[in-house]
Amino acid sequence: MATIRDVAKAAGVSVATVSRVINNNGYVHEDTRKAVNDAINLLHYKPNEVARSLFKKKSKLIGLILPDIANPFFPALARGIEDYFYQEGYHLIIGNSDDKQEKKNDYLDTFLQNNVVGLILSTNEIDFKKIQRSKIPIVLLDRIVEEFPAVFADQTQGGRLQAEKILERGCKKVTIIRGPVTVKTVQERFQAALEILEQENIKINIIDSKLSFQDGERTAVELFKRFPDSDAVLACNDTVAIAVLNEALRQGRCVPDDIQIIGFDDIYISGIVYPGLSTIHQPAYEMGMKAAQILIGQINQEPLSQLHYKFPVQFIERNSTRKDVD
Amino acid sequence: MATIRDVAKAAGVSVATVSRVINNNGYVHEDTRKAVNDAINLLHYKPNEVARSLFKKKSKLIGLILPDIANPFFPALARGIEDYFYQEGYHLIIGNSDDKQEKKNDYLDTFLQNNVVGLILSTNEIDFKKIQRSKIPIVLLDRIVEEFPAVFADQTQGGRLQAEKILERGCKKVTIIRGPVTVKTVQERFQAALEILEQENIKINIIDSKLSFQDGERTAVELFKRFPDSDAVLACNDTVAIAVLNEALRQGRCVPDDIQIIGFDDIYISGIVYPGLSTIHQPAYEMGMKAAQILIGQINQEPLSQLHYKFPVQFIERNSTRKDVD
DNA sequence: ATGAAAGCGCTAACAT
DNA sequence: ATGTTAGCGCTTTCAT
Repeated sequence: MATIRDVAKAAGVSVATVSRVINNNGYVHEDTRKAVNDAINLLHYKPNEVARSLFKKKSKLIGLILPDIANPFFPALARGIEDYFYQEGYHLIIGNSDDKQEKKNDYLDTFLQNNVVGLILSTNEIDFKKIQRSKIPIVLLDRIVEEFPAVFADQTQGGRLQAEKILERGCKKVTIIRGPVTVKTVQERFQAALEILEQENIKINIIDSKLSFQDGERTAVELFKRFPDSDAVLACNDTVAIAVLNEALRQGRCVPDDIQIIGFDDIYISGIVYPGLSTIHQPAYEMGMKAAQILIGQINQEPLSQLHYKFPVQFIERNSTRKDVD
Repeated sequence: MATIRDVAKAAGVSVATVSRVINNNGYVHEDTRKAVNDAINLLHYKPNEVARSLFKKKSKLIGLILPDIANPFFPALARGIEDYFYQEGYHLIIGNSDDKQEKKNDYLDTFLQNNVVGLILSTNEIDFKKIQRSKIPIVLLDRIVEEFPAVFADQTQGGRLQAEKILERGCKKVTIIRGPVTVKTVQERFQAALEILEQENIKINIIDSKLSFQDGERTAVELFKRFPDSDAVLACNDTVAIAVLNEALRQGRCVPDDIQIIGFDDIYISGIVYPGLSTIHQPAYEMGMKAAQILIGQINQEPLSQLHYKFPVQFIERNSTRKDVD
């Protein structure tokens, strides 16, 4: 790889001049600029980002921690982030935390050791003190911690929509699947749905589940055993909703005629399963983009017009609810 | 952030000694080692990886280029790669190419500029000359180019399995969906399936599709219009297979009684849709792990026992084919 | 408008 | 067994 010295030599100037040209600052005569650019092209010179980073103590790298990229909600987020950064010349180092404290800390250390210039975290209970000490800008994504910039979808609105739409469709025996209490967003949507349902004179059952499809299957079986007369299910997310959908079909129940189901997230799969899953759409790709955008703003020391960006959610009606209501 | 000099000062030794301790090479007295380690702990010292990288011209970073992380086949690969690297102390910079030449080249440049120590590529037609010039180890994943190490699944076996299983189940009018000619793996599975089918006295139709769900939907509609009497469909991948599955159901066809469908990939979704999709399992997670493992071997200059690692595939029977055959 | 030189934090000779 | 020092490739004062 050619270095700045090679270019300087080839162009017959000093390294300082080359640096001025590639960074486009300081005075440099048009003729020398041309000579330098010619040398750069001739040698296929690309500045060594590591040397830059060492000197400036800032790289073009961003650290991203997700719970699990293989979990279908996250790829869309990651893609949004990556697309924005690509266009801004930043790049992503990615880590899967599996919600393990040790992995989160490991990644945090690695990121800091590599001079990342910003952090996007889609994971809970990280060592915020270390982050604050490091002064590195951070944006939380799909998570909320009061004092940090965050991008998330309107969980309360989402939970309400689940409840309202299911009430509009005449359900009287609604089972809500409550996700893990440790995930704040998931609890918010649950609380909001519950609150709406409790205002009506209907039967409400509650059952717990983790967010995975596997646990969703277990939950689904238990659900139909404990609450066989449910005429509606509000699920904590789409993977669990789809597990319930399948179990219902397996038991010979008709969806949506016997039982209606509403999920949450609107992951890619939800539009693909048959019957299509009615759900609450979270604009994951856009949220990822926004998080990246805010982070860049922070990096560039631009003032933050608001700390928390709440994205609207939307009810997407497919075929697990009864369209023919009104 | 504390530097090696801070540690040296705190421990009352030179930076060289600290370097010896943290890199665990050269002679260092037990007592001084202890003093250094105490200082390290006291100051929460972590070596600056950028400075290391600049000196050694090797980082702990690996570049990964995928077509699109949001495409359901790739997260499992990425997860396998990441898990292996995490355990080895390497980290991933990730890029989505969208099969665009410009993006691939951009990422390649970025990776080289950041001293990545290895490359995993799951994308075609990259600038191999530049890679060879850079001397950076590379492993291709789910792609094959003769002269490079590669990890992939046995496409021929997969295509044959599709064909054999569909024949065993008594199908006489088989439509094969052929994926993009540009993707070699996809062509191989197609050719292999076709070859088997042609040995039998059955009706074979061929239709083209891209690999996305959206194009799968288009293809599905066309398929039932052009070849309404198909009693089986062999799809180029699972997303397309699921699109066909849905369209069949939508048209009131019974799966698997009227029409049987076999996909390819065994993505997460395929076990979740209803009816479950019978498909050819590619061990994506394991392939990702293997690619990472081979790359580390290359980085460590270990001899490569074979250039190409072909993973066996497996027929996963769910409910889009007729189990009750034998 | 351009160059010389220091230094970012680290490692690896080389010296002792 | 430990210290001194040059230098990785770059940017940025400070001179001129």
